[in-house]
Amino acid sequence: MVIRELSDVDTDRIFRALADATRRDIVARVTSREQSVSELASAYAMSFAAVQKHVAVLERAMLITKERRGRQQIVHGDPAMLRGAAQLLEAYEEIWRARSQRIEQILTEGNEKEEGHDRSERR
Amino acid sequence: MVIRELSDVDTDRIFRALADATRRDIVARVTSREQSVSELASAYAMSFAAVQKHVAVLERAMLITKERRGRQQIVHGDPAMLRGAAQLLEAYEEIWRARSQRIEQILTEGNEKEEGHDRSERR
DNA sequence: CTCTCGTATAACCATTTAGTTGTAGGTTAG
DNA sequence: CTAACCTACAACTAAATGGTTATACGAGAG
Repeated sequence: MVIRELSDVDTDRIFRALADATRRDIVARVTSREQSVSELASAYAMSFAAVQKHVAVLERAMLITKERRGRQQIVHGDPAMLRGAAQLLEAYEEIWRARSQRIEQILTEGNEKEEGHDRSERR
Repeated sequence: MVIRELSDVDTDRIFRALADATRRDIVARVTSREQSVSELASAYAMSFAAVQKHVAVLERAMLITKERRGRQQIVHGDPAMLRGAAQLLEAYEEIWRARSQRIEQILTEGNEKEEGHDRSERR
């Protein structure tokens, strides 16, 4: 559905677009209720142009779409693409999980090496 | 487990770390089989230092861990964190999906701004 | 001990990003 | 028509990114 093959470049764009709290917030907002660019802009402590750029980044990553309505541009989220992004990560996770099992198997046959170190760094 | 609250900064780091094909490949590789940094470096057409930096970015995003073994540093993926990242996107997608439904509901009850743009369900 | 290997880090460079202000164009309101 | 509004875009700046080469340092090998 809509997402078939995602190129590396597309994937880069999607992840990069999501790597900004303002943009994630924009996506959340417009998925909640479609809003014009200026409505969005008024919600953030930055210039209109900055918000407009963020919207452009999201649009380029295909995470939102714009629709011209009168003199304003209405922004709404693209659920299909969002789902696609989620699936993309799920797919990664699954591949990695499968490989982890193989590792485990290899370890249990040729082992002397302990695996369970606790990782929980945080700042 | 392991992933409870992910701050905005953490989320930024995770998405940004994944927004690079080389880094995604590194994560895939080390989840497949743990490898030293120099082993990894030999797999890419770039300098050792560049690869080492990519590894550092992934480590900072908590997507991989390093373990010193003799004079080499063994890199392996952190399945829990990867799963956490996947869940993060799933969570977004779910929120957005729920909100889409609300929109739909609102539209069907309080509408008068209906000008026939095709908003809504068909994903 | 000395040499080499694996890693880390520093200094540098080019490109991109995230923000700014300013300007221009199109659309609606009066 | 004119004024106000919404959007887009250009030009600029500061900071971050992704790469380079060179250097330093710890740990094993001989």
